[in-house]
Amino acid sequence: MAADEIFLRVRDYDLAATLTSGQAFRWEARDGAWEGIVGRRWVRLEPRDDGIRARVAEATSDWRWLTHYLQSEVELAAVLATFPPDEPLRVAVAAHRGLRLLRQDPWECLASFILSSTKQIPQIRQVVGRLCKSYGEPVPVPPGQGPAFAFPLPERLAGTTEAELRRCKMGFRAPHLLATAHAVADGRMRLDRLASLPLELARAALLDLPGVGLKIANCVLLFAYGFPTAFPVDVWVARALGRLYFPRQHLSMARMRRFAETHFGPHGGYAQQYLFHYMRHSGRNGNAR
DNA sequence: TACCAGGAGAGCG
DNA sequence: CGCTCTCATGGT
Repeated sequence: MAADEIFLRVRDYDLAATLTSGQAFRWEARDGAWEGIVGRRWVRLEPRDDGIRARVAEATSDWRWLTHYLQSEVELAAVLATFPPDEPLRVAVAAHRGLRLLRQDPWECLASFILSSTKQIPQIRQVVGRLCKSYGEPVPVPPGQGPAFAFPLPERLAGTTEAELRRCKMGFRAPHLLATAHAVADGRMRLDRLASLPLELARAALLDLPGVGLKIANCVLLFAYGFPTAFPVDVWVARALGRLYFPRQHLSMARMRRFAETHFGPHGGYAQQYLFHYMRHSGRNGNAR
């Protein structure tokens, strides 16, 4: 039976931490809930003690798209149990227990992270917002809501120009996004096929795209394809690894990556997300906002 | 003003 | 491999 709302019973799900931890860039807090777009659906998520209440604009009977996106059926305790028993990670997990990894659409994730390089999260949100408003298809919203837009399809962006994309304030990232949109729209890059490849091959395919280096490739592998050991190292994670694991030493990015690959185990990607979020919100050096 | 941001890519030793 | 520089732009 179709309904416009559902209750997802789930423990240990911190919506605020999950939706603001730099994985996805389109969620906005409103009246104690979170509003965003998943695929072509407007969604409102309301945190409850024993789960999440979700509401959509148009009634549906199939909610797998949402549980898949939220990964709400992942047993978090089993993931945390694989972490190495070191103090820094224990503290980071304790600070935001309930932080989860989402499972996002590969194209939206890839395009968003191409726009992320050397930008702060609030700015990434602004650029992505402008891109969706300019080129995304409008999606149905509940009465009284302002207009909302899906993430633009690669074909749509491939039909624009670098100058047009630059109006979204993406700067030097515009040609990278445009070229990648062409590669996906042409079929030269088949994002759907990466899911069945081994990690290294999927990563190599992503690294062929302009504007995609190791960090962004790992973000897409982790946040969209769910490769559990993909471990993005940005300035915050590098800071966390340096401060927490190698105090008063200097490690190159390459050495940090090598350490991370072997140290954090089969769910290193999850560990990375806890370290990232902890570092951005722990007073001493978490001046992020 | 100077510095920084969920970096990439090119040039160079 | 590993270092340095540039790219664009808004925030502090």
